[in-house]
Amino acid sequence: MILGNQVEWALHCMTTLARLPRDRYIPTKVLAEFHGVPKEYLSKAMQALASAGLVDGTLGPKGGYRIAKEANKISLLEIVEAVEGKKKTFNCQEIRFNNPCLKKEHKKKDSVCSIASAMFQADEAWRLVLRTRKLSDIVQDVTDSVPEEILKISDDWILS
Amino acid sequence: MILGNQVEWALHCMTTLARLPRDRYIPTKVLAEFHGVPKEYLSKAMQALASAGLVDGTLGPKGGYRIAKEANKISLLEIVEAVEGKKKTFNCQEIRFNNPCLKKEHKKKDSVCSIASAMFQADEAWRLVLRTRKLSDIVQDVTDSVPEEILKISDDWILS
DNA sequence: TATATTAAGGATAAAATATGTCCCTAATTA
DNA sequence: TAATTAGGGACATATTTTATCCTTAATATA
Repeated sequence: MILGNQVEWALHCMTTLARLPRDRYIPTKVLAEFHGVPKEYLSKAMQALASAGLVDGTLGPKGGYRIAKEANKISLLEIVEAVEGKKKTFNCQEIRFNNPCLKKEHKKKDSVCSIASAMFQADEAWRLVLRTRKLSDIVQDVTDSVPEEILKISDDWILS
Repeated sequence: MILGNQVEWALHCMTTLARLPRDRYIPTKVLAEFHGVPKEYLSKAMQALASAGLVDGTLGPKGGYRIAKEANKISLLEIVEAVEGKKKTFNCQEIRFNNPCLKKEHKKKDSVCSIASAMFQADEAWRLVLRTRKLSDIVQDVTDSVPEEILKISDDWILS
């Protein structure tokens, strides 16, 4: 069970956009080159972020994407779910009802079996961490840990 | 990012084996029919559980699998990892180092970027729930929630 | 001893998903 | 008018998941 690469791309692109001036649109082409990932495929992830309302895109020259909300209003979970979908990590197939000893009246689907319940708890614990962590936290971490000079030349590279 | 069905099968089979007398071996064929899953494929999951030391298998008539440890010594995480592997749910590709502004000396791989760090925290939260929950807890839940009569006829079906 | 049963595991194949590319359209800027 | 760009649809390739088949060696029992 491993997240697709698009999740990593989306998280980095969101962080990048969150660092830049809100009034500037950044084209997918630039985001792709900056992060060293295929432009066409990254474009799908950006579209997913746009349709989730996390970025907004605009057409034409000077077009591209910008952050649609403040970074402290965007959780990592929103980003992950925008790209990866909202399905739970455990897909209960209710195989307990395949028990050949059960009659129809016992196959009541109103309760969750304890195995699924435990797996859903684990899923929820994962989501809670991602829901709690905001994009602004990541931006802050980057600002604190990456040398100022590198941030500046990177921003200039993207905006030029 | 969704777990494979084998995880659900393995959890149910482990629960089943944990409920039965320790001195009896249950063949894959019986486990497969009881849970309504394909025998040959379930066999792969059972082999994974065996090689992780969670069950032990024996050959020949009266052969099959039995629990290898006490149920309170087996966590759900062990079962999940036996079948699904131990890789983390987030596979960091370090795309931050693809930044065209970076020179070689800046590409020090000794630190974890804050995005990966957050994703690993979420992964760890997921694992913690599964590590804490023991197979014996599941067995207890089943005993408490499934009517005694159904448990009895199911056990008889499996052991006969 | 002979036979049936079974785990272990290799080989293969089909199905589903992830990854990647190409191209067309409409909107927008210069 | 021309260049640029998001939005998407169609398609292609790679990888993973799911599943089946077969061989081998061990074991119980008749």
